[in-house]
Amino acid sequence: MNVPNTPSVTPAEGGQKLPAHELVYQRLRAQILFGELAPGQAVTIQGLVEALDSGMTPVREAIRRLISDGALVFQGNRRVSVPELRAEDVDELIYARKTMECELARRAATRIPSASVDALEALDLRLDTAIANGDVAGYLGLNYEFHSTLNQYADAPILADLADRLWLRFGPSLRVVCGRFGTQSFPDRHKDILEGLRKKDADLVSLAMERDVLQGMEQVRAGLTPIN
Amino acid sequence: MNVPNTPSVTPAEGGQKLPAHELVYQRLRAQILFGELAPGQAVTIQGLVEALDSGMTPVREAIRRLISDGALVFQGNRRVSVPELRAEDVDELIYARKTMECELARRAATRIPSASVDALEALDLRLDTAIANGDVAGYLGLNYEFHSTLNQYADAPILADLADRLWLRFGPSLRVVCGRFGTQSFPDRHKDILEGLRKKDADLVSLAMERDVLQGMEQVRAGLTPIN
DNA sequence: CAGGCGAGTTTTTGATCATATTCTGAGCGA
DNA sequence: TCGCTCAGAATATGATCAAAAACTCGCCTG
Repeated sequence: MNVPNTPSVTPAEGGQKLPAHELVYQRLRAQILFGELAPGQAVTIQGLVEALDSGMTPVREAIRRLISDGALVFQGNRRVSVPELRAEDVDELIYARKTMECELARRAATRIPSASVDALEALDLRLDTAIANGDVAGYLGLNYEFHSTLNQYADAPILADLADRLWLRFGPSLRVVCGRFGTQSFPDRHKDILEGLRKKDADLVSLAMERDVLQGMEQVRAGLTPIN
Repeated sequence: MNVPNTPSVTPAEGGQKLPAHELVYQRLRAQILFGELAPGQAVTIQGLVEALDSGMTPVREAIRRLISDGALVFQGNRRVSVPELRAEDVDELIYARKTMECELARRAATRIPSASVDALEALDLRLDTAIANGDVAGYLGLNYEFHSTLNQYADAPILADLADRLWLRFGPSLRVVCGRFGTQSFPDRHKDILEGLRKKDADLVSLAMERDVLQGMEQVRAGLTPIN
């Protein structure tokens, strides 16, 4: 079994190499990111144990990580739930996303190979299709993938990882908006980003990213639960 | 926690309602932040169970959170250890800290009340004392407190929290530097920051912060294990 | 007499622990 | 040097205890 001194790259085997808590984390993360959980919804350990057919310990650890990410909130009591954003939270998120993602995009502009810009553009075309079809899940997934991929090309993994995790905080709320108003109302701001990347114009990319962030978060704000 | 048969060994629990995993997390976090753990040092669950006199589950959860924070690293096997920074990690951290902390400082410049600047200055005086006395633990704690407090005044808790957690990644390495070269070599850059805060000059504060970050991280870089 | 309020009880859920199982790495012998 | 075995540590399960929410039911009030 043990091949000596062979730093073999495991060829992407989808087996159970991952520990259970990692699997639970990734599944829960995807559910939150793509809006399968509603804002305000209670998240119980035992409910997840049954839903994911896992043990209690892996679920606990996954929940702790997600709380640390801000993807779930600890309700003071022992209750955990999906966050319900308020107006000031959206302001916060706009500020944080602008600070990090604009800087990352600026940096990516000078580093991304043109072939990768092509790949991003292909991704964006699929995104357009999803929007045209009203495919909410596809829209959410591709939109995240577009930004996440772009962040990777900044060649700054620490900051890119932090920026990625920010998306967990508004995934559920964004899904609510899409479900309520559909995807038609999203003009695609990614074209400007792609143009800036091609020109290797960092300022242009940063500006386009700022507008994209603002537009996305204003959508979230528009879908906030009207405070009673 | 153990009410029955609790000998006098029990550490003064003054109305502590925090759950065990939270306590373990905070203790571990402090140990990492202030360099009580050495870079590269192995962190075992059972070791912490004995050291902190806690159960296994709380220790597991605390370790998971710290891994998520980047304060500990998962070695691919089941091993966990304190990170050993490499040159490129320091570059990463410089970039991430500059992006976040400069922006936070800029924002704090327009929002911090002057009374709070006084408090920060008092803090900085204690910091000078610690440096003069070669008090490494005091230096690390007060330096962190200075920056963390300043970040709070940006009134942007999400970004400030992310910036704070970045410090966990270089706490152990910074401690090594201090232990090796002492604290004498740290000219205090905080005075410029304080001056900018008084003038409410965001550009000045941002520039001073950038220099402070650079200086601190160059210290870390200088103390990297000379593997090469 | 109907409706609401609240104390006490039930039940759900979280926190912790003890334990079984699995995996890793090292030591040992051929 | 290679393969096997073993000790030890991590992973994961289920049980147990405690706490909080939900529910019940009787009482009080309008």
